[in-house]
Amino acid sequence: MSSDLGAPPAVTRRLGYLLKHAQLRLAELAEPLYAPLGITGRQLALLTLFGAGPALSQQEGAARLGIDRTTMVALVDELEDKELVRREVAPGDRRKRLVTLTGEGERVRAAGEEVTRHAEALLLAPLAEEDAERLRAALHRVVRGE
Amino acid sequence: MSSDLGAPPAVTRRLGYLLKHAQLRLAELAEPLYAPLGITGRQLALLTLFGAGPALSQQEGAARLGIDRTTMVALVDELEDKELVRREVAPGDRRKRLVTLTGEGERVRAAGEEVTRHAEALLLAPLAEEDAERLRAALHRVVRGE
DNA sequence: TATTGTTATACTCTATAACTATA
DNA sequence: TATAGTTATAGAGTATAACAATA
Repeated sequence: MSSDLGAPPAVTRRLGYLLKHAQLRLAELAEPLYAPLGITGRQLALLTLFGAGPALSQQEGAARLGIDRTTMVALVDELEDKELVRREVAPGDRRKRLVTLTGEGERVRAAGEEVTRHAEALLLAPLAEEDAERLRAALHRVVRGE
Repeated sequence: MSSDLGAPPAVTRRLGYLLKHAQLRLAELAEPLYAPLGITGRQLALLTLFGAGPALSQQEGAARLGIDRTTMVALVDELEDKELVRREVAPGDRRKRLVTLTGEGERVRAAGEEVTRHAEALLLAPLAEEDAERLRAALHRVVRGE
C-alpha cells in the first residue's frame, strides 16, 4: 500500500488520517534501511527498549510498549532465534525472565538507531529543524496526556 | 491495549513510537463517542470521503485513502448494509460504481464529524491552540512530503 | 487487452483462554 | 491464590490471485 495522494480536505485534515499516513510514510522510508541489518523496525524497537537502562522482564517491557504479554513472547522468540537477545531468570523472582542484549544485539541496536535517525530526518525533511523539534515535543505531550 | 506509560527516553522519543501511541490514544477517545452513532471511526472516514465533493468510484476512494480496492469492497458493503451509502453505476463507465450517501448517511456523517472535532480537542488538550494548529500543519506537510 | 468490481484465500498482527512454574 | 511466561486458538485487518462484466 502506498502512502497517499490528494484526498479532499475534509478527510486529510482529520488527525486520524494524518497520524496513520505519517506512520505509513515513516515505515516506507525506514524498513528498506533496516533490511540490510536483518531486522524489522518492530524488532529494533525491542532492542532499543531492552538495551537501555536496567534490565526489564518481558512483562515490564510489554507494558512500556503498550503490547500484550503474549505478543511479547513471540517477539522475544524472534530476537532470541537471531541470537540478538537472551532470556535470563530474574535473580529475585524465578518466574520472571529478564531480557538482555548479546554483543551482536548491541551492535545491531547501535546501527539500527543510527538508521532510525536517518529515516526520521528523511520524513521530517519538509520541516525546518525548529518545527521538527516542535512536532516531536507536541506528540510527546499528547501521548503523555499532559 | 492501553495507551502507554513511562517508557525510557530512547524508545519514547522515536517518531514511530509517538505516532503509534498518539493514534492509540485518539482511538481510545473517539471510538466510544462514535459507538452511539452505530459506526466505527473507519466507517466515518468513508462517509467523510464519499460525502465531500464530486462522487467518487470505489477505486478512486481507495486510492485516496491508501487502501486496497478489495478492502474498499468490504467497507462499502458494511455501509450499504446499514443503508448509509448507495452504489450507483457511473453514467459514463458502466464498470465503475459511484458511492453516494443516503439521507441517513449524510446525517450520520455530520454528527460523526462533530464528534471527531470533540475527540481531537480532547487529544490536543495538553497543547495551546497555536501549538495544536502547528502540529496539524506539520503532520500535513510531512504526509504530503513537501 | 485492460480496467472495475468482486470473491476466495492467505498472511500478519494482535488478543483471549487455558496451562505450568513459581510466588 | 496470584503472577510470569507460555501455548493454542481465534479474530481483525489487509493483500494476492482469479473471475465476470465492461471498456
